[in-house]
Amino acid sequence: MADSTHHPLALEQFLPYRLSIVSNTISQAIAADYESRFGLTMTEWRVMAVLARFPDVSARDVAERTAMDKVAVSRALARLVKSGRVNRETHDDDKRRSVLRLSDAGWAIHDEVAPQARAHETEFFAVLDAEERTWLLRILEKLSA
Amino acid sequence: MADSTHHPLALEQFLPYRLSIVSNTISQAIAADYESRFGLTMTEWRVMAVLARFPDVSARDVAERTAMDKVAVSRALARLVKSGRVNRETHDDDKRRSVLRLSDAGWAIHDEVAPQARAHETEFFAVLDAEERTWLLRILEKLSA
DNA sequence: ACGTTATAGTTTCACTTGAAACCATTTGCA
DNA sequence: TGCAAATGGTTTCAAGTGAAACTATAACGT
Repeated sequence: MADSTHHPLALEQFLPYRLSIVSNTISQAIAADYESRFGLTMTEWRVMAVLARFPDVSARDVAERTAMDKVAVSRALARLVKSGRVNRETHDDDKRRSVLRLSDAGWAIHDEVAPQARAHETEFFAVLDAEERTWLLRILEKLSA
Repeated sequence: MADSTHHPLALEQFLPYRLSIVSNTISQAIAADYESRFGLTMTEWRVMAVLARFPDVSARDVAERTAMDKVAVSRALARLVKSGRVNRETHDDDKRRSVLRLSDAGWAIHDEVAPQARAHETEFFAVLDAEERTWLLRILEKLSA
């Protein structure tokens, strides 16, 4: 049954596969950094990054902005609040909602991790020249739609 | 403590993040297909794809070619052998090694899934024009190195 | 006002996962 | 030859995950 009637998939040329390898390699390299230094999971870091840019949003807003599901966000927040990196209050007009923001300790971590993350980004994409980077941005834009 | 001394990370413009969103969206859309139709996980499908192209390799070889860790491969293979989709024998000259290949049932599934996967690939990247696709290939090539 | 429906968030349950420990076999080398 | 180190593969254990159920609050329609 091993003959010319089959047409095996060439995984190593399959675009979605290659994309996922590249993407995971880069994400994991960055995550390894703040995981070892601050014990932050990728989920937690993403939540913190959102709270840095958009203080006082709710957990739902965080989930929406990070494209993560609400269970993951809920658990990340539980850990972040417990470790004193995020302050959680209840919304005045809607007691279901939480109002989240980084604590001073959270900001301190953010201010260390963010530049590192940007440095990693620069480093990885340094293998591309200016023209390639422009195309990459445009391509990602299109694929996201 | 919320003032101009901070420089929040703009997640939505952060390249590694955008890359992972796009990549995961595409991979999951494809995986949803063969998961619902054949109960295959992504790991299992990748193992099958490798065995289609490279019959009689060992589990270790599969792990190397799929960039997955050996535990994941071991478990995927256990399920695939149990469900009769992969045949496993022991290597004659080295009894630690397995010799793996798709069964007839495995080939039948492969021959249905592979064209579907290719169709998905075509569909997703159809939003790109020829020039953009060329650049994407070149960029992925460089980033993989 | 009142009951139904929707929403924010948490918890539970069953399952997946990776790291480390483990077993069996083979290799390297004294 | 024989014994330590390396290798292929599986199992164990602790942690993480998503789906569905659940709690509490708010919004809506009558």
